Amino acid sequence: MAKNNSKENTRVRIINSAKKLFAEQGYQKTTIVDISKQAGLSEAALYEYFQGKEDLLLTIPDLWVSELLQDLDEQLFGIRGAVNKLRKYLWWYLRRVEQAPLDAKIVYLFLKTNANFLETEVYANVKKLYSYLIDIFEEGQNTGELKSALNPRIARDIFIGTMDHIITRWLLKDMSYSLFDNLDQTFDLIVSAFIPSPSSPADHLN
Amino acid sequence: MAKNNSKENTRVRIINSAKKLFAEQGYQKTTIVDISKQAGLSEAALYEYFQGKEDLLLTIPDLWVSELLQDLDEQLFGIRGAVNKLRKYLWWYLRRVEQAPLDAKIVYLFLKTNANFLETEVYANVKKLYSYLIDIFEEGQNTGELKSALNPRIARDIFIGTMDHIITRWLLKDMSYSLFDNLDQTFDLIVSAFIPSPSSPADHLN
DNA sequence: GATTTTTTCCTAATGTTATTAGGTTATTTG
DNA sequence: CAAATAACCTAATAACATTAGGAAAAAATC
Repeated sequence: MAKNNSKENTRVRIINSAKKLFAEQGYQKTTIVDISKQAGLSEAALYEYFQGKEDLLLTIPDLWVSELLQDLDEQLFGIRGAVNKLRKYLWWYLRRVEQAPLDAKIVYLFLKTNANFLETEVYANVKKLYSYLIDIFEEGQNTGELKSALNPRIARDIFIGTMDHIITRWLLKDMSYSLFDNLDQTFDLIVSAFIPSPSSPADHLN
Repeated sequence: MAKNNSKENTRVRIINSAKKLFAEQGYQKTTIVDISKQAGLSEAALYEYFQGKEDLLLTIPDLWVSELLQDLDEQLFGIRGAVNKLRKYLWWYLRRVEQAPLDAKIVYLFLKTNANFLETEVYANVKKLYSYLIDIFEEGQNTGELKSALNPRIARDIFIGTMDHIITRWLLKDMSYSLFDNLDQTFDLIVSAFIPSPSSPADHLN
């Protein structure tokens, strides 16, 4: 246990050092020497823990994203109605991004450009995170809360697209303002596309 | 003129070689040797034309994006109505992406991760491209075609966010399907958030 | 048309950085 | 305590980007 712990500690120390440096200076400009110095060991020692720089990059957000996935169930538990769930989803996700901007920066700015991203565990988990929305949309259709003609995949594209856009801009602008500015307005506008129009309240009976 | 031409030719040859290789293998995995070999000259000669690898990356989409900006005016000329303009904007942009996937890949996947992106000419032009939408939304509000309470910036975020999401996925999936699948449905759904709801047709009189 | 100047390009360094070899110190296990 | 293993280190090696210094080709000047 003690052995395992110290090995795990070093691993975590390396990950945190790399995370900080990648997010601060970018992937390319960060060297292995930088990372190992920050973590307090030699370059060679680092290679005992990771196969190389790229492996390090791909490993960093692993933990974060799988935590997110686990948390999502909890967060939506007990919330009634598709619109309320969508709202919770958006606020919850943005708060998680706000709380872990380094992880978010790596996922959004560096990972997507990597040729191996699609084969990553992270990618698989992000997809699961997104597919949750499909379930919410289908639920909303069944209860009549959302348009019966809504295509869930398209609705998801709009929801995720807008969300990712907001996050990416925030990260590029160095998190210099609040992610939650105007979020109410944005959410209401998106949702207005999903709910049945007032003139046809019997939409779900069609 | 002949002198200028041959120099310009070499420059273009280098750009095209780099574009192809960056898009194929990624920025990091492409070496200067690769590029210069493909372009048919020595590494050192390449440095007569570009300051280095990063300069090359930042220069590549310059021409493409400024062409886009010029073309946009032409394309929207004579189209009546905000919704029709939005529609034309979306179809036009996606076609341009489809026609120049290498440029698009570099802008969407590699440029954003670059620390100097925000200081780029490309970034300035992309912003102009996006700000066009603001004008369209305001026009639509003035004519009553769009909701009077619409926040143009938020509408833009939704429009661009969805569009970029569609494009990014297409690029990551190696352009293996048509960008225009389901586009009608997607467009109609987005627009349904922007137009006044049928029950309050006098929206613009408020 | 020969000479000078400029342009374009090349071979051969140089310097930075990722990665590996081979061995030392510390820790655990019997 | 001795043997085995883990954790780490210094010192190569190798891949690349970039630069030095100059040759060949083209253009300009006389």
